[in-house]
Parts: sequence; C-alpha cells; structure tokens
Amino acid sequence: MSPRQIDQSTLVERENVLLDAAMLLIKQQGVEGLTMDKLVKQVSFSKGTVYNHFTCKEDLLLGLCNRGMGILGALFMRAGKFEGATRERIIAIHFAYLLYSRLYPMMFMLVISAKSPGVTEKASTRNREMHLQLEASLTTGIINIISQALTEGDCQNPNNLAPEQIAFANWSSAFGTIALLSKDFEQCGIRAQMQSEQALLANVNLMLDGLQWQPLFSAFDYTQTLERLRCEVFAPEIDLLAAEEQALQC
Amino acid sequence: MSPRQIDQSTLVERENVLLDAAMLLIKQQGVEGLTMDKLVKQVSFSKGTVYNHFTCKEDLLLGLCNRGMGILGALFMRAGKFEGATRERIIAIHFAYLLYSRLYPMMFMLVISAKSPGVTEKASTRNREMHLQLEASLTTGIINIISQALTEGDCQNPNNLAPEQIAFANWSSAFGTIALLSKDFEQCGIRAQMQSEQALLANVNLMLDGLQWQPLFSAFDYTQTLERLRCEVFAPEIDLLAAEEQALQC
DNA sequence: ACCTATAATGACGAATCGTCATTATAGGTA
DNA sequence: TACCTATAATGACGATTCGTCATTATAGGT
Repeated sequence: MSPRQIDQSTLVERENVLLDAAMLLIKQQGVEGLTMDKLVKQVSFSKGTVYNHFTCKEDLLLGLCNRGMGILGALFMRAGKFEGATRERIIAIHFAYLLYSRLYPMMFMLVISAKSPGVTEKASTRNREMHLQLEASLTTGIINIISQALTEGDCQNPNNLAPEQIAFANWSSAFGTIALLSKDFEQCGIRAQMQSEQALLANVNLMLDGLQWQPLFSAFDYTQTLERLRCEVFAPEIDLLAAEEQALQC
Repeated sequence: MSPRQIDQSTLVERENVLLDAAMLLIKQQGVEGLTMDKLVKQVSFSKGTVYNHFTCKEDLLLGLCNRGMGILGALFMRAGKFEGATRERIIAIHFAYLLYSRLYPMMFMLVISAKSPGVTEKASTRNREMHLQLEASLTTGIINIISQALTEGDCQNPNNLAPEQIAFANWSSAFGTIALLSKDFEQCGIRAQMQSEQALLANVNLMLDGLQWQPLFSAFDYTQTLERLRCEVFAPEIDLLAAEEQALQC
C-alpha cells in the first residue's frame, strides 16, 4: 500500500546537493558550462532522478536564482540592522547587493535571465511561486526602511513619490550600476573593487540627494559608512572575497 | 591568379540578409529560438557560407548587438538635437533608450549577454572592436551634453563628479530602470507603456535633481517634454510600436 | 578548352536536452 | 520467510544543435 516512500528530508537534502553541484559547475565553467549531463555526472544519482527534482534546465536555473535570492535576503537583513541614519541603512543595502554580485556573479546575472519569458514559462509552478515570494520579501525589507524615513522626515521626498516608487528607484539604480560594473569584474583586484564601491556610492548618493534624504552627501562622510560596513557588518564576506582573490592570484 | 573574387558589396548585403533573418527569428521565437540551423534554412545559402560570415553563434549575437547599437546611436543622435534645455536633452536620450528597448527588446537584452565573457571570448576580433567603437560613440554623445551643461552651469554638480561619472550614472539609471521594467513588457498595452514612461521619468529626474541639474523637477513640467518627444521627435517610432501592438491585439 | 584559386555545400561527429521503457527497492501480506 | 506491488531510480535513446571539413562548383585567367 505504501512501499518505498521517500523521506521528505532526504528530498531537500538531495536538492541541496544538486544546487551545490550546479553552483560549483557555474563557478568553474560559467553559466554556459552548466549542463544537465555534467550535473548528473557530478552527483551520485541518475538523470531521471535529477529530472524528478527539476522539471527542466530552466527550472534548475530558477532554483539557483531562488537560492541566491535567499542569500541576498539574509544579507539585506543584516544591512537593514546597521546602526545609523536611515540613509546609511539604505546605503548598507546597496552595499550588500554589490557584495552579493561579487560573491555570486553568475547568480546576480541569473535574475535577468530568470525573468525572461523563455525561462519563466518553462519553469515549474513551485519555483515560480517561490520566486515571487522571495522577491516580495526582498522589497518589503527595503520599503520598511523607506516608510520609516518618510514618516520620520529623513526623506523629504520633494516629488512626492510613493514608497514603492522610491524602492523601485533604489533597486533600478543598484541593479543598473552593478550590472554595468560587472563587465569589469574580470579585471579583479582590490583596486577594481574600490572603484566599483566608489561608483556605486556616487550613483546611489545622487539619487538619495534627489530625494532630499538627510543627511545629504555634502553634509556627511559616507565613505566612513562604507568603512564601517566593510569592517563591522560584512567582515566575513570581505574576507571571503579576499581569500578567493588570493586563490586566483590575479 | 584571381579567380572567383567575391564582391565586397554582396558580402555586406549577405550579412544584412543574415542579420535580418536572425532578428526575425528572435522576434518570432525569442533568443533561445535563434538557431544556426534555423537561420541557415531561412536564407538562400548554406551553413558553411553562414559560418564564413560569423565565426560562431556568439559572433552572430555580437553582430546583432552591434547592429542594435547602431540603431540606438541614431536614436540618440536625434534625441540630442531636441530643442530645449540641456536637462530636456538628457531626458530625451533616456526616452530614446526606452523606445529602443521596446522596439527591440531582445537586442536590448543582448547587450548584457554580449558583455559576458562566454560571448566576448568566442566572438571575432572584428565584431569585438566594432562593439567597443560603437560603445564609445554612444557615450561621447552623452558626455557632450553633460560637458555643455557643466560649462553653462545648468548642471551644478554639487558632488563634483567628473563628466564620465555623470554619464555612467545616467547610463546605469536608464539601464537598470528599463531592464527591471522589461519584465512587465509582456503585459503590453498603452497603459503599461505610460507607466513605464512615468517610472523612467521619475527615476531619471531623481538623479538629475541630485545633480542639481536645472530646472529641477519641481520647477518644470517634464511631462510636456515627454509629450513633445512622442509627437515631434519620435512620432515614427511611436506609430511603429502602436502598429505592432495592433497586430498582436493584446 | 583547360587550369586554378577561391567560394559554397551539406553530411557528419560531438554534445546536449528531455523521455520512457526497464530495473531496483522498500514496505505490506500470507 | 517468500511473495507482491506501488513507487523510485536508471540510463539508453531520439531529436536538436553546433561547428567542421572533405568534396563540389565557379569565375576569371591562359
């Protein structure tokens, strides 16, 4: 009547094994290097079983994207707890996004392709719903800070934008900046990293100045905020990046 | 001594035939639907000849991307000639970029993948160089407006950014906004279009306000600028979009 | 009429995706 | 214990795709 029922925990275990292997393959050979056949070879079970977890390659990609959004959410959470002005907290979130894009460049890019109809249509309902949920979770975190800044008067918002519009402006700015910067990721090295951070800081501050979000860029030393973020909040991630760079020796 | 020399003009002719066919395939079946085999079937010559024009699929994609950047450059040129304040001209360029992304959504996205190492490495030197050249041409067009605004005092630039940094901020903002908006392109319709335009306008104006680029958003009716762009400068493109929409009946 | 350097062809091998007939397995039953 | 069955796992296979390269065709010169 109930033969060979599989344990739910081993199921998620295996899914993690698959995602780990896929991330490793991507790290080694790029997104194009990720192949279902290769993935099957890396793993202790067969192709059919893999396709039992992910209905198709697109579904796997969306699964990877979702895992990344989970990681990003955790980073945002820590950034949102930064002790300082609301504007500093927003900057902290932008910084977290930049860190994420450096730690998992391919996952960052996956967000784009995951949104393209070619992927979304083919992926499983489960992963699509999870994706929407994760996305909502990320944005509400940001909107909370914005709402607080609006009510407390930090963000004077002269153009009377809705909180969602402000969140969208932030997201666009960060996404665009990082995406365009990411082409320079090849030229890695501490210097390129610093330049990325400076460019990100410049762009986000322009936008926040436009919102009249106090204190304005000219009235506060936000490089200090960045320094605190590097040393206090995100020290582990910074170390991890440095270690990776050391390993690559470039 | 010189048998069977092919005419240079037929060569570019054929390349255009190939690019046309590729664009059509993408329009019909998405980027994933573009296949070298399908492309060969669509044109009057054989696979070997196709591979004589484009060394590999990535090279073809970069070729498409370059063609798109040429089109975009032409749009930017017209936008830059908009008669009005420098701030209006910058907004005109953002608007041109949005139009481009709506006219050729896939080409807009190609810029991202064309920059990924997986594509760049494989593409031919010729197309890579052309890509860099086109990119430079696009940015200098923008930087010219920025320089003018700086010298004339329109752009007060309180944070003392270099013109290149300002150009990067503009590009990032536009790119990020449009890329994030493009997921909504499926829900086409006039209303979605208007919303996109409003969102783009809101974001770019935040950034320009941050630069203290006169006249500030609160001191000028920039929806009027948009209206002029729609009716005067880019009427043909607007009509084209409307016609496409009519054809799709969605 | 013939020759030759170049251009065009498309059959092919390798690699990929996803399927599905077959095999293995864990629990229930006699 | 021996057997049965519903579910899980397997991997060989067909269908596509990419890119190559041995073969064929062609335009100009002699």
